[in-house]
Amino acid sequence: MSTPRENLSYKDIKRVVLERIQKRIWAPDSLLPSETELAEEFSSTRTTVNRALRELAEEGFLERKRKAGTRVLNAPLRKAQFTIPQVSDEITEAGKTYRYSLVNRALIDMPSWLSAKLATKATQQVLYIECMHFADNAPFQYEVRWIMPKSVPAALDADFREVGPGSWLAQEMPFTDLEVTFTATKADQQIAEFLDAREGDPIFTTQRTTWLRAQPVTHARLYFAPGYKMTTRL
Amino acid sequence: MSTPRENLSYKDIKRVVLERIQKRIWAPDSLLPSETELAEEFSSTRTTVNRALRELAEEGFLERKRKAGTRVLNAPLRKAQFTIPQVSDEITEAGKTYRYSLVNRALIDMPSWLSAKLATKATQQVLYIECMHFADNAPFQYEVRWIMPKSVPAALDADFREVGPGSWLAQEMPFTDLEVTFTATKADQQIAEFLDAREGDPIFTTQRTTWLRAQPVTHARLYFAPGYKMTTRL
DNA sequence: TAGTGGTCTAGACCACCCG
DNA sequence: GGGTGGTCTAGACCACTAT
Repeated sequence: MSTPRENLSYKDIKRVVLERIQKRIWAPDSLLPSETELAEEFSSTRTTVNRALRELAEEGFLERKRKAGTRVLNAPLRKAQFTIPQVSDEITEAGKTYRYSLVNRALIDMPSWLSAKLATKATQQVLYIECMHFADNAPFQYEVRWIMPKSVPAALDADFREVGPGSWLAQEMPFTDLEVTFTATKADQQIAEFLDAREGDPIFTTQRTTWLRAQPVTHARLYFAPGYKMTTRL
Repeated sequence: MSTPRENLSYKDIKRVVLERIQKRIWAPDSLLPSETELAEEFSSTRTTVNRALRELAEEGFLERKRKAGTRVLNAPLRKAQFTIPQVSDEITEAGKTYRYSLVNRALIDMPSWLSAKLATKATQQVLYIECMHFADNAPFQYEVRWIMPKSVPAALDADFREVGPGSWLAQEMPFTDLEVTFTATKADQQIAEFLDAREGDPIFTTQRTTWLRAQPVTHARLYFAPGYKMTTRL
């Protein structure tokens, strides 16, 4: 005999459904009752049940198809969500003092690898920037960035001596698409010097490319000091 | 004069609102009209507008507070979502052939670093597993894993000769909490041999720990062959 | 073609919280 | 206190797709 309470919210329903999945009452690959049936069981409405199931599907527990119904995923495609932070925020939130320093700023011909990567003509110049981010005066991140003046003409007037290109762009330039890549790279002599590391040290590296409606805006390579960890919990 | 179409879906509304944010029609930190007003403008209902704004808030563009209203975030906290894949899926979806191989399986005393990490008593034994994942017969990932028999007694009866512990656990063992960490590490001699790499090569490394309601289930270290990239686009 | 989820409407009550 | 978003209800039509 179940004890059906009244006035279940969509959150309550999510919790109950998740429990049944985890207790294998609804086993992997099995089919859940239809929204209409569940609405009846919970003495709720289909709208409410729909929201609960929709969110559980977004979170990777369920697969939903019209006509086929709602199925428990066998190997839950758990999804980890990272907020893409500003370096300065990341450092400040760790309780450390943030300091920024510009290393290099130049207008250069677009490297061919970059025009290939961005699928643009190489016959233009790009704004090239190198800078450092420190946490409590220790090197935290070495940033190398290319900005497309065609997309961001205002960048040509910014000197980036006080404000990092990351925060500047976040304030000034909206973007619609973002690609992020994480790799492990080897510190070359230059990177090692900037990060107080030894040549050959493994360096956690992030690459970010952003577009504004198919038009490339910027490409950045972020080299983190040895020991950096990116963590997420869910 | 605007051209208000009829029958806008919540997706249409999301698109329009996002455009206005990106075109600075609604500038950072500014307040949007209330749901009721927007519903009127789009000749829609508050329910539909609510869903559009709610999702934009989840995606990090807006901040919503009762009474205070809906505000455009100045530095959009873009969120990247990674699906945590099964190695086998990752390889198969890249169009390559997956092969699994068990390297080592033993019942050992729990290392003290592990009991510290998991906040458990060290006076128990753990199942220790090493294995390899190949893509087209090339080393793809070297996996080292510790499984808590207290949480997963059935693991003691599995030999893991045919099925990897990752897929086995996904099938057999639900979990409620997951912590993922990404780092760059240096290949030691053992790792280098398993991954066909050279000693000292930078290795992209993932650590995963899972719990079932505060009870630790498993801890895994995944070492990827040199050149591995983790990419996400949004 | 029939059944399922996807979505919209119109209305309502409520919790929160700024002024 | 009053306005805002958060959520629920009851009903409807529609899109997709398995069979």
